[in-house]
Amino acid sequence: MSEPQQRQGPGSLAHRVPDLGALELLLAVARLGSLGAAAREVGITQPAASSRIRSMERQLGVALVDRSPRGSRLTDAGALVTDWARRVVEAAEAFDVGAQALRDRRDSRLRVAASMTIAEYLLPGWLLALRAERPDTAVSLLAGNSAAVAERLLADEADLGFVEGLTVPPGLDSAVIAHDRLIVVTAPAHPWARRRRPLASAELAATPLILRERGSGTRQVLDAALGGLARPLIELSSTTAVKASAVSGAGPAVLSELAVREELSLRRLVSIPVDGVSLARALRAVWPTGHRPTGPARELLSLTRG
Amino acid sequence: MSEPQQRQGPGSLAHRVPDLGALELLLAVARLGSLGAAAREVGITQPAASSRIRSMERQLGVALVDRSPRGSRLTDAGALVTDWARRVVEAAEAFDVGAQALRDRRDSRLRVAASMTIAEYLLPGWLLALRAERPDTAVSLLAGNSAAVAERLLADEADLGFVEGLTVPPGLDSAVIAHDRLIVVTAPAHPWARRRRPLASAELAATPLILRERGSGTRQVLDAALGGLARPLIELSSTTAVKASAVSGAGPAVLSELAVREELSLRRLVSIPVDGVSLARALRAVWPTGHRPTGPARELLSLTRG
DNA sequence: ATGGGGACATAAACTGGGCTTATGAGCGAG
DNA sequence: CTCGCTCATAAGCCCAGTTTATGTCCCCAT
Repeated sequence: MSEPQQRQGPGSLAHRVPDLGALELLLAVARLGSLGAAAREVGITQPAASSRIRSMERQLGVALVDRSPRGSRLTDAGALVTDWARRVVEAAEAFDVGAQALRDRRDSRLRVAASMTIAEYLLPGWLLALRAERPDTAVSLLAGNSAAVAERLLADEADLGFVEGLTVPPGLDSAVIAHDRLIVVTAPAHPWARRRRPLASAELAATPLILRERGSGTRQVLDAALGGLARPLIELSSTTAVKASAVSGAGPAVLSELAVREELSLRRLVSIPVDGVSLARALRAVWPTGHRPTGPARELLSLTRG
Repeated sequence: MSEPQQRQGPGSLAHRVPDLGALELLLAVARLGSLGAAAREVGITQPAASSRIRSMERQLGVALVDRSPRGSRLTDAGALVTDWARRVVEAAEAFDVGAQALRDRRDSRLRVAASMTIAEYLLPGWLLALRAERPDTAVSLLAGNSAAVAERLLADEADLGFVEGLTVPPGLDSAVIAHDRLIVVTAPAHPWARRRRPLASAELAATPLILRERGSGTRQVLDAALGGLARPLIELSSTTAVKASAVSGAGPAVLSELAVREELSLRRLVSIPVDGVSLARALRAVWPTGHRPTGPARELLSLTRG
């Protein structure tokens, strides 16, 4: 029942992958074409950079950099490694901006309240984009369900909110910024994965499903679409738990397409088309009626439409 | 001209983001519900895990874990942080599997040759999927252009190849596994970003563009679509350089949609619709004529269709 | 030709974060 | 009431990564 374990022991991921500092250094070398210049940029000395790159090459077993007396260029393998490294660093940047927003509860210029799904999957990207344009805006983030978001906004404890769901809480104005769809997914081995015809909605309603708990946003939408009929096989309290359960083959699950994009592209899960039910839901920015967002809030709002 | 630099000094990403080992530990705590159990899983002692989580909380300024005498559960903030951490770890896994394939030139059960774009953006995901099903398959990767891929296959130095482009090299059989589209992108500030009507192909052909060098796969497709007319503003030798140049506002660029997915979703770049040119190209798996892939190669091939 | 200045490499010494072992203190179940 | 699980604390060790101080190579300008 546990995830597929790669060889453990003294060889977990952290031992096979260079640390973030080394990856950042590699990106700097790629961009600047010199170990010394890269060293200066990341704030260490040239010998430190030299040794760090060298030990990264030893660790990976691949030459990354062609040294010459007048600079360093990436090898072919180095260019590829650097591109993969860039992904890791970008994920770390998203982590960073999110964590920072979580910390700065107080004295922030922009206080955001968002539903879980949005906070998880979309907000870090938006905050990165915001930081690119307004680097000095301190942002704070509070994640909760729609009611909690509304409460914060109305108590003037947040400047801008984001919710998903069918209705807008009373007292708030809103703008639709994107659409999300719930989809039915199973492990690739599940019989449904081999169907040629879409599932009928009645069939979906009749089958026990892996679901979020009653009261969650996704469950509400599903119940509404099926007329309150969804039958739970298991009820779990986090998106992650539902995904893990579905991947391990426990049964079909219903989840936001945002949450399973990764799993779908790796074919850990497959999407099952369904006929005759509309599982779309709008993602909305919300704010207290009348108080149109201004300043940083307006800026962030404009970044989210696209 | 350099990327937007966040505050440097003693505060680069590596200082603000916990290292991979700590993130893995956090995921283990989330999954197992106990510091001690998580410690055992990642191969350290319980006090080490305790101290590591504690210092991560200090670093982030957020309580992540609720400790109790009978286990540990994530706080709300901790759940969010854990989800963001999972992204970082997944990117690191892709890095790992790619780097491993790059290293194991010799004695591999499956030797793959792939074009740069595919190796960069798609292959790590496929290799992760393959490892999930056949954990013991040693894979080696060689990245190069279509001609190099064909050469390796025909010299029996590779078992399976992946190429993008308009034609299949002679002597190879192929199967289309996906489609890719070249798209025109600019920085959001560029006048084209405000157009309401799609660009005419003649207009595209008349405008100097940021392009890959002549001979690259993407350049070939573009030249063919425009009738050999593409006018370079700058010619650069890597996708990354083209992206960086476009983001900094140097002008419009033409790139694979795979390469700019991230930039588009962060609105660092915007896509410009174009009328009357087909910039689609097929991504193909290839192998020597007659030698249908078997064993691990067949397995990998089946994972890529979808 | 010759010296200067850039690049990277090497060597030795320091530092600190993270590890282990050993122990203590809550809480629940048998 | 004691065993077994949890997590916390304390003390000591160790090594990875750092800095400072050199050395070597190559190009270019004088």
